[in-house]
Amino acid sequence: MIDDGDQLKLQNQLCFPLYTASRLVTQNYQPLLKELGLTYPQYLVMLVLWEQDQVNLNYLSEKLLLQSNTLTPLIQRMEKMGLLNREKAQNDERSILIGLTKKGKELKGKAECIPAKIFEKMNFSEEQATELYHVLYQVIDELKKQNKCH
Amino acid sequence: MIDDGDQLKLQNQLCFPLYTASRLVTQNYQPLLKELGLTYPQYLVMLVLWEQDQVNLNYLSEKLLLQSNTLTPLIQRMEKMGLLNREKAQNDERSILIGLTKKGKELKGKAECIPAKIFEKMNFSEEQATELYHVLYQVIDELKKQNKCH
DNA sequence: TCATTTTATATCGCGCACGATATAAATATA
DNA sequence: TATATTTATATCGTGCGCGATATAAAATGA
Repeated sequence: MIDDGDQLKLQNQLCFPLYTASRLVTQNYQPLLKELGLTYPQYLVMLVLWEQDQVNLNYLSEKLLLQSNTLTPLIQRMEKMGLLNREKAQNDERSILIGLTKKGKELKGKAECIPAKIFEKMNFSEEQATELYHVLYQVIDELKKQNKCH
Repeated sequence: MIDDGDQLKLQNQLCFPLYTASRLVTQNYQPLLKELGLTYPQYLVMLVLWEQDQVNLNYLSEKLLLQSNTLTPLIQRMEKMGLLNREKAQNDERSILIGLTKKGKELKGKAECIPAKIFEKMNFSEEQATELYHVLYQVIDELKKQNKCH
């Protein structure tokens, strides 16, 4: 980080490159995700469900750090697309169980190639990726803590 | 980055922590920006204008890597808030010159304390911040290149 | 000079994010 | 067991982001 005395300069902000890198990376997923018919947040939901099927909304919420006001409409769209089903849990009528359809499960095959392609685009060494990964999770863990207490 | 064989696991994605860290950091700006009556993207626009007043939309677009379909409505809202003025450039009637109002200039004083407060919240060492900063700009520069050639 | 292309900005539509609030089911408490 | 509280999800409104497209002014060129 460059510090030339003026903390309010754009180039002295850490938040700006974080925000911009996130947007640009998402943009780079676009052509690949278009082939699957998914948006980027929908892709994240699929990643969770491919890993663990039949989970409730709260599970998705904790994994992705997104709330029901974001997830509910998102999941409803994906249900309309035929990728997943939503049904009330038997033991708790408040809880919504989300499960992949055949179509949703089959989409995983098409997605297998995506991570490698993205990594190639980023033009990163393994070390740089690992470094970025750990620093980002440090930020996330720190800020999650802060959101909790208070 | 953890590699346990399944590239499609959420924990093996670099994109997810990037997306999440960006959202969480933005959320941490919220209470501070609320006092200024600004959203986070509006704050970024103000950072640019506090640094260089009287610029056209294209200048903002290049600095923030946002396009007119995002910036135009954003700037129009800020004009309604009385923070800036928009007028056609004399030498080029297509170009929109954006300049801070008195109110917009005065807001800088209130914002001076924000970067330090955020940095404190993040609980980062100078080295970690610098490291993250440079890696993020590396991502940005790489992906900017890719968007250009094609 | 007049048609063509390029450039700068704007408009439209849709899908997030998220603060605020609502609803209904489950749990805790008096 | 009736009431209060908590929990899980949903709804509403607003402001981004961004793909696609439109518009008008400027630059190019035949």
